[in-house]
Amino acid sequence: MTRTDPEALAFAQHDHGACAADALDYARGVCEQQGLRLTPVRERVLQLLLESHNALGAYDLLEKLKADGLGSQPPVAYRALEFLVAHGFAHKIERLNAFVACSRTHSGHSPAFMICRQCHQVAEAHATLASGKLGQAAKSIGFKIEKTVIEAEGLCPACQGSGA
Amino acid sequence: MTRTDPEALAFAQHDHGACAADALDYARGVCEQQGLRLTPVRERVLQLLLESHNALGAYDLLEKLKADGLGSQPPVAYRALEFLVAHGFAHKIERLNAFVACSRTHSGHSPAFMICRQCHQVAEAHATLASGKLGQAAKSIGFKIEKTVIEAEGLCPACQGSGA
DNA sequence: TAATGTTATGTTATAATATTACATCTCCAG
DNA sequence: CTGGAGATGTAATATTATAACATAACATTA
Repeated sequence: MTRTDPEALAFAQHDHGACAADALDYARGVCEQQGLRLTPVRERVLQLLLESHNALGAYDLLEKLKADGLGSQPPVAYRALEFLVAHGFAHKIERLNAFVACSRTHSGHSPAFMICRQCHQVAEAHATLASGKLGQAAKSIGFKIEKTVIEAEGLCPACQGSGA
Repeated sequence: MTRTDPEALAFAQHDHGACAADALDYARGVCEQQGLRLTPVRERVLQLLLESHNALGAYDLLEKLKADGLGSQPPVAYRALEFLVAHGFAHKIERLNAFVACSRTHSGHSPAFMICRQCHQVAEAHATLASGKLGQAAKSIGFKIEKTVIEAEGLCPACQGSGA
């Protein structure tokens, strides 16, 4: 149940099948430890997210759930996503109204994302809770940060080469 | 056409009518200089955004435009917003799917926002293009950042007091 | 095991956000 | 005054998300 935790895995070469399988095992372990129920719908949604380095929309997921004989109505997907996000197994990419599996091994982080506008892959990095200047500004005016959304849009290394 | 540019104006006491009027004058000046057409719809949308320290959704704006005898269909609002965002007079808050007037005086900045989950006011701060760690991570893997979304959600000073 | 409470799922309906497509109008350059 | 570009008006529709309620699965304990 240990996992490596490199920066920006999505944009690097790796054995993706193994990476997804490991992550799923890891999630199962965490759920067992914490008494969380990784039900079939939830597990399948996580698996689908893990299989993709692209962010997936709720309706993309829903189609695949339907194909599996699981629920076919929006709340099914949204509820599974809510669970996964609440417990840190997935994140919502606000810019895209879509979701990615979390690629971290420790909880309590504040994630940051790099979104390639060309190939639509999304890589997760770590940010300090209140990244530099924003943290300062918040502190100086007395704003209490509870959650941060930090997303960078641009071109990944591969897409910069291929005539973007 | 000069404007002050304090941090997080929204959460501070100020003469809001004057602040909005100044900002509108400023925008008019910029448009004239740059040959941009601040048409009635666009100007009215900017004015509406400036009058509110809350983010406004496209349909909120649309209702008000309708009341003014301007267009009443979604594209009217979205087009005005597109113009305002493209030219830096407004920003979209991705977390809220809503829009705020820009409170800056110089272009080319990368804005950051503090969103109060209680009173829903939104304050704009400045961030360095690639705030700290994210910039580092991007650089190290060769991701080219074109745009950043940096939004912090939490409690503003006033709402921390009032039994949040 | 039956009764009960809680959590998760299924399903219908609808709300909220956003875009496409096309017709019309306005303004300015020529 | 006319042609073209940009802006607006409008209808239709796509996409994203939630509310509300019925049913099913699971856990506890009487």
